[in-house]
Amino acid sequence: MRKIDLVHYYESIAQWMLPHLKNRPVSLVRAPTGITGQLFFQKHPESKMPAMKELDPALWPEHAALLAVDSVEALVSAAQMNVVEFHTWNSKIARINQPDRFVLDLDPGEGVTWPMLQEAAELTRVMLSELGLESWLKTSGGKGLHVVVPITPKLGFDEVKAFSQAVVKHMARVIPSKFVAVMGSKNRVGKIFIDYLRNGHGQTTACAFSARSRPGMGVSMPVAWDQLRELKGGAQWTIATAREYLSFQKEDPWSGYWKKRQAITRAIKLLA
DNA sequence: GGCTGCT
DNA sequence: AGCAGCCAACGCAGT
DNA sequence: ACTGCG
Ligand SMILES: [Mn+2]
Ligand SMILES: [Mn+2]
Repeated sequence: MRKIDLVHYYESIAQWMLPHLKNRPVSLVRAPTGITGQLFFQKHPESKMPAMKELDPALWPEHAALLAVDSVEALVSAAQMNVVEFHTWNSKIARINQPDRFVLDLDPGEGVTWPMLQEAAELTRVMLSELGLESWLKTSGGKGLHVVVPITPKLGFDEVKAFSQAVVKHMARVIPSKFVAVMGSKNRVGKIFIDYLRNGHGQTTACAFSARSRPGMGVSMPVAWDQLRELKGGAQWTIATAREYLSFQKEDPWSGYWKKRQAITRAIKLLA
């Protein structure tokens, strides 16, 4: 895959991706010698990234300024600077310490089949639904799936993260054959780790429409829940195929996500 | 890939 | 002008 | 104190 293919990909999907990047700090995964070479992670601006926005350093005291991408130009110029992946915070600049969503990142352990992951995602949706929370699904662009839960920004990162951990612990307790709540790959074999650790302050998850720096260059694609059973994998869409797929989509499968207002306060009590 | 400093 | 070397995050979880 | 992790 050539750099120009990546640049063209981001240019072509910018209209869909920019709403997901808007007003959020972003971290970058860069691949100056290609995705088979050494990658590095970048959180702070460097002198020559003209179109990218440098955020107020006060957003994260004791650290250098964070970055944001708020235009097609910034997205394309980043790709020209070998940025492959864009990872976003779960809060927006206006309420930087109050996340407006949390993510359950379904990470399959060794030996987990795709149908098992599909079933796990459906179980996650049902669990959240029983807690009164509506969620949205996207492919990760890698091996797994991301379940995203928008919330009204009110509680802090520690509380939201603790709640997300409680959800995962509950699922691992009810269905221990399928889920684990701890990260280590050791007892993850044949099971799915639901990574709640993405929900801490300053933590990030691959943004919707971000490419991934893996062979094949999958992309994170938002889908409707009723597409889950026909999905073929976490990297079903790639930088080579996403544009054509999107050209046939009439409706945003996440149209409800943008307007959703829901709180986790009741769900916290239900789980306690 | 951009920047700095050395030759 | 050309080139070599260096740089580009961070904190939590678990042991 | 140390490593693995994303
Ligand atoms: Mn994942
Ligand atoms: Mn993960």
